[in-house]
Amino acid sequence: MTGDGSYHHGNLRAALLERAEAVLTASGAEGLSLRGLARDLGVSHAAPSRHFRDRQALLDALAVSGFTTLNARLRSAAAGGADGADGADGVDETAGAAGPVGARLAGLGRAYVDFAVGHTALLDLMFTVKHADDSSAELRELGHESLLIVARLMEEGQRTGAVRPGDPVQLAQVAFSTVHGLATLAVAALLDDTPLSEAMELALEVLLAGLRPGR
Amino acid sequence: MTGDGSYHHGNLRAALLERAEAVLTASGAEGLSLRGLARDLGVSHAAPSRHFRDRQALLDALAVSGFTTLNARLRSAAAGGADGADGADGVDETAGAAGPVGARLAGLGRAYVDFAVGHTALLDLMFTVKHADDSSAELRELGHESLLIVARLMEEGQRTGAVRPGDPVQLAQVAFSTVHGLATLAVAALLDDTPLSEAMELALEVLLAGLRPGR
DNA sequence: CCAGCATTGTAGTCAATGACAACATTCGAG
DNA sequence: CTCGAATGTTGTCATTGACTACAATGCTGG
Repeated sequence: MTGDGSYHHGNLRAALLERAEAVLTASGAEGLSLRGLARDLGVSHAAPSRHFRDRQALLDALAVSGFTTLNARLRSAAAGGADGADGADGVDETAGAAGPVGARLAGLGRAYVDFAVGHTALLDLMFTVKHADDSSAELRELGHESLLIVARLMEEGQRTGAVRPGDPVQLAQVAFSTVHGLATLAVAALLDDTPLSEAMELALEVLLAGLRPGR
Repeated sequence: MTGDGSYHHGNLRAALLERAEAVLTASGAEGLSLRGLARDLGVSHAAPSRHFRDRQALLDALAVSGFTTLNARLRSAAAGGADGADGADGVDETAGAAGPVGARLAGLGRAYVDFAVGHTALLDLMFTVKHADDSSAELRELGHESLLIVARLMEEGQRTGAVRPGDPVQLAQVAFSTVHGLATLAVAALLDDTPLSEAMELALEVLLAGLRPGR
């Protein structure tokens, strides 16, 4: 591994993905070129083709990778861990780990938005629909996993009486929509004066209120 | 402007935009090439550059156009009518009266989702953040207009007691997020078994319940 | 140990594209 | 009518994705 000048790079595929994510974050998907990556890594212009059939395959792989880390963070948040990405968030979580469903749902939402604003271009990739059919299936599967994490929390909320009855998956879709949409607004600079955290809190309050059982 | 009265060789700019939107719908933004458009319209490959500084400028113009028609539809829906063809609007109306606020908000949401699923690639463009700085300002302005349409309905709802107190703009952001997010899920094929209309109704119900005052 | 073969990387090439420059045509104003 | 500004055309260049042929590497079975 880490062969610097050797003929075989050793782990070109991983290196490509790593560099690609950096470029994606820095310059967006438009600015991502296979030849550019090859240059950055000091390999020939055709080397990437050994690992990614075409440019779209690389983008698909990035999206898959993005969903995987997103899901990991969501799982962590759903389990009650208040940590989003970095340890420093300054929010004092009085409730213990795995506290009330509402609080954990809120934590989930915050984790999602954290990820979204930290990886805007990647999130774009993840939800944009021009993926190859084969990887599209994988992406859908990973997306469903995200939703399932939320749905399980919904079920638990239903058991504890915090959430109205109904198909947990459908309720999860609603919750997911709210949070994802908010992230989109934030990234599009449409929140303006409203600090994202404030918008987030209001959204969560409205969402949780709407999810509560009626009367 | 007003080149519509006297065009020597044809109204290329408008033709480009029209064709571009068609291509965008059919093949996505990736498949949109200036030279391709030129070919389609039977002009030379450099002709488009007379009307759009570069490819991004064309995409920006498409996004602007998209927001404009979206806002028109939202206004129409907010006014309470499903059928378009409203006369001269623009003047602030003192008291809207076309059904209860909840129903009109629901109509607004449906109008949005209709537009979204009918123009997925365009919506992508509208909310993707790689626009030139100058048109970016225009796009943000148009986005704010969309939000304002919702916010006005929120204000009205607050007067009639259907909506909790609070900054109408922030409440509109929450509502917008929910609906936009749902459209995203639908386009990403993450709703699966759930018919979009059903997911929409549930989302609206949860949203409206969450927006109601009291607790 | 080593011979063959799959893997991985290289060099060369091609068509498509965006961008730009120089030139041509058409319109409109003075 | 003439001149200048739009508007469109031809020519050109660098970049890119994709493909092909070839070379170096490393692994595996005999």
